[in-house]
Amino acid sequence: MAIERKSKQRDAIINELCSRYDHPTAMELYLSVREIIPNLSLGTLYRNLTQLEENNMVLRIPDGSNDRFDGNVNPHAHFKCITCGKVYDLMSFKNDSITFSDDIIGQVNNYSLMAFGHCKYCNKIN
Amino acid sequence: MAIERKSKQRDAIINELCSRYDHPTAMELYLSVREIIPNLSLGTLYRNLTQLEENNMVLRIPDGSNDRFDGNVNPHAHFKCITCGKVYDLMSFKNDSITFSDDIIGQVNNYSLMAFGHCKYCNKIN
DNA sequence: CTCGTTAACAGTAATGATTACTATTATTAT
DNA sequence: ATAATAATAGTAATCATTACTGTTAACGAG
Repeated sequence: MAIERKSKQRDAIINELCSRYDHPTAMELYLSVREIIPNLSLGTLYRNLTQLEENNMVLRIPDGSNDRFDGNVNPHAHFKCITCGKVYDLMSFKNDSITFSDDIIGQVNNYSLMAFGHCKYCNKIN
Repeated sequence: MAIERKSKQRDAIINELCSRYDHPTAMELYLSVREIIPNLSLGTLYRNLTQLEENNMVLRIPDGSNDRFDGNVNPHAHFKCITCGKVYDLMSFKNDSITFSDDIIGQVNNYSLMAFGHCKYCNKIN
């Protein structure tokens, strides 16, 4: 669904998301934006996150039933601490090289790589 | 939590999961195993999946609030069709080389790579 | 083999993130 | 200014997963 009109709520959501680097969950983001717009509705937050994702203005980081969100829309890898649950950037792009920071953040025990696209065998609109 | 006793239910779950390659969700797996153990409890399925994952006998493929499960515990990449929702194996390992099959399954539009481990900055037991 | 301990189970209730719904507000084109 | 309707606030509903409780069955000791 395309974005057709401006709204203070959406502006505040994007602004908050782009000014932090900790990959907040919907609820964490909600509590932050609430400090600027005290009567922000949780439904509004979710609707905007979905809409912004569809318009490539926000990146969704799948994380069970607690997805995280990132203002950096360039697809990049993440590291999740099994113990505390925090999510860090795993790779950084500088100049033309990719820097892995797994030895800085912590030991990587496991990973999950999921690619998204449209399959050939799909009988739905494709 | 360690597995201490055998159970017919757990055996049936593992057996079903290892005999198919379509990365079923908990519910899909539940319906299949039900055909063998008609009064299998959904709670039992979830408990066993978690336990089997902890004991590296089953791989959990994060997928929103509909995680998928795989009897192949060797970490490997997956491809999810945005249209139909099916999940395929993206990479296959043969001899010493990794074969990417994105051009066979479909076009990759985006990806999500999440690594798991223990971070340095974590103040919980580590 | 029988018994006792308790892991594992079936069935049901509770939880919690997300989505849907409805009446109201506010953006934007005319 | 006004009309059309996108976007919102607040609330209710949904749905996958987890927690709870009484019962069953695996298995080690006698």
